Amino acid sequence: MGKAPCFDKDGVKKGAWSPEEDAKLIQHIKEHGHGNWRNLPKEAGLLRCGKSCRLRWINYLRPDIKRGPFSHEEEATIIQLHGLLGNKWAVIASHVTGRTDNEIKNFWNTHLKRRLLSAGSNKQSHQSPSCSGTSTIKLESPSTSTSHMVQWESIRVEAEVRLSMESSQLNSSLEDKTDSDIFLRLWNSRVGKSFCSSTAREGGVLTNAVSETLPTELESDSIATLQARPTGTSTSTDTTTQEQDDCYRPNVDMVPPSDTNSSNDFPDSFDTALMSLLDFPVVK
DNA sequence: AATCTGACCAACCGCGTGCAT
DNA sequence: TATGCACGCGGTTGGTCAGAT
Repeated sequence: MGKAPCFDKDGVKKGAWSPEEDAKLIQHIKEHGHGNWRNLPKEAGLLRCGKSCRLRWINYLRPDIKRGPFSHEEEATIIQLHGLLGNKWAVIASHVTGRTDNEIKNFWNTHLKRRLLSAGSNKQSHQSPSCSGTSTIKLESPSTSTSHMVQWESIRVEAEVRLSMESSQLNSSLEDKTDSDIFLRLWNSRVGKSFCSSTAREGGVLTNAVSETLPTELESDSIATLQARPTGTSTSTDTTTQEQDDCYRPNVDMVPPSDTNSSNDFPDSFDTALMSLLDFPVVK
């Protein structure tokens, strides 16, 4: 698959990579590291531009790349993070072990986005969505889901604005955090509060939406991690220091999702909001 | 069997950012 | 401060494949 090989006017090869080229690149990086990408093709004996080499390595040849279909946990993580971060594929990829930004972007565009859209249109035509074997996403009424999408987008924009305004204040305390963690912190702080309060002002859209749209039964352990815990009435034994906000104050340290379920340990408000957008059933 | 069509995904392109000079 | 370079990111393209007609 991929594009057929061709050469541009500078004699730089373009298009699909051959196994021989892959082997050369891997061998060179194993021995010397990638160093300067621009110089690498010459040093490795490749008729490629450095950019192409870098992309090939990052998206395909890197030894820690995980191939194969996305797991439901990975899907859930991507949906969650995309809802929070938007098209920040690199940041999302950093929380999905072994997946590249390109792969996640493709997966989103070809699978998840379409699934979301089709799920919405299914609802619009009053078809009862069925979960016959494959993972599907149900939304509440299109108008409600659209409303939530707008809310999500506005919150994300707000987060970005606040980030720029507050970055100097946060720098000292967040020096060791990644960009995505900063987003999460913002989300979990004023932005989260703002979101919660705004939804409360609007008549508890989220809470109502969740109560109206939550499945009547949990379909798996995985989805249980996505389900909204009772907002403000958490009986969880591991969240003993919840602040007295409407919004849950979580452990903000995100960890890669591969080994544990903690990737789904988003704040209650986040889970609640997410579940207002998505009922994300995971196949048993 | 031939053709059409849509899905998939590797790869390319353009732009923004950070850093060195 | 201004400039150029290298890199990374996100959007887009286009080749291949599989299913439908």
